[in-house]
Amino acid sequence: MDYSKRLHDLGLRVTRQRLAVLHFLETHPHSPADAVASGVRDELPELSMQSVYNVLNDLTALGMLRRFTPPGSAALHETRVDDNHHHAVCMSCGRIEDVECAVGHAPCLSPSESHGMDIQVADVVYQGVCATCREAAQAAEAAVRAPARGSSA
Amino acid sequence: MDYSKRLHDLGLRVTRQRLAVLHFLETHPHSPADAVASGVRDELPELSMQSVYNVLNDLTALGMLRRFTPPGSAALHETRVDDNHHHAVCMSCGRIEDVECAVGHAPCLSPSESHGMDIQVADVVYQGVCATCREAAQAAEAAVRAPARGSSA
DNA sequence: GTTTTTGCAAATGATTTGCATGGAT
DNA sequence: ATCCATGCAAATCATTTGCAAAAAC
Repeated sequence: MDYSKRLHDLGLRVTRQRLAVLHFLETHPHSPADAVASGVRDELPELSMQSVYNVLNDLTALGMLRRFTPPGSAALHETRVDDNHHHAVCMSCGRIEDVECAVGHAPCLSPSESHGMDIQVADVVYQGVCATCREAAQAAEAAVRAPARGSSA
Repeated sequence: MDYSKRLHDLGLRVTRQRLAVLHFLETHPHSPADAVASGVRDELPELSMQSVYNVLNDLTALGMLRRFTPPGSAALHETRVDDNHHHAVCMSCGRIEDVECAVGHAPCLSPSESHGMDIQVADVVYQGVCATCREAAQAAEAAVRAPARGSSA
């Protein structure tokens, strides 16, 4: 919450841009850089794209932000930095939901065979179809299959 | 193995380029597009970058290839398309290993809380440090801590 | 006052798009 | 012979880099 203090503690200067990016991401998790830019510009119109990248990169490197990249998408950012959550992306509408870690404590951090690697982070992106899209698809399919009564040509 | 047949069965024409890309990826899994291009050009010098992208995109879309994107990397491709394997990326040297699915059958396909999403695919990238890099780091650290005997300035 | 961070401009890298030729069926 | 796939060129998108001005310590 007290981002100023945390920035300070990390040895970073407390700038409007950094605070604005952090506050924006708090209310808009899973945002790509350009969305962060346009969002933050509501209150900081002069904000440059490059500063957005600077801030996102610096804060991600220091662990104040987490970044993940769904297939085919630009990198997304969020303020939740706790390890045990991942993401579910709707393949139809692109909606993204946080997913608490799969099974038990930290299952995805414990691959069965790690080839001697010391696993530190697991980046997990689930892809599927969200309820909204699934219902829409079912409705569409039903309309095709039974166009007899009610449904029109 | 019989890529010609599988291409045919999928309704795709059997071209040198497609076969060459498939064969290359069989022996060079986890390859980005540019590596595929230069690799395949050994036998097919006229191959264009765009054809590589075409082939990779088409075959990925039809399920003959799988694509995944480690953080900060270009998209990588492989011929293993079975669901239950993921990837471990060394944060130090970039080495990539296949990892059989984490716990039990298909754990990462069963998030505890899926927000109503119908999960179909889990893209899991483990990040860590491979044995080689870890040993190198330990050796380097040891050399720093005990530079007394043998080790030089 | 000094150093970091910002903002601007240009560059880079990965990937996509549009269209004419060449190759597969 | 037909239609799909390739190859070429140019375009786009996300992101990085270099440097002078502005802001934070």
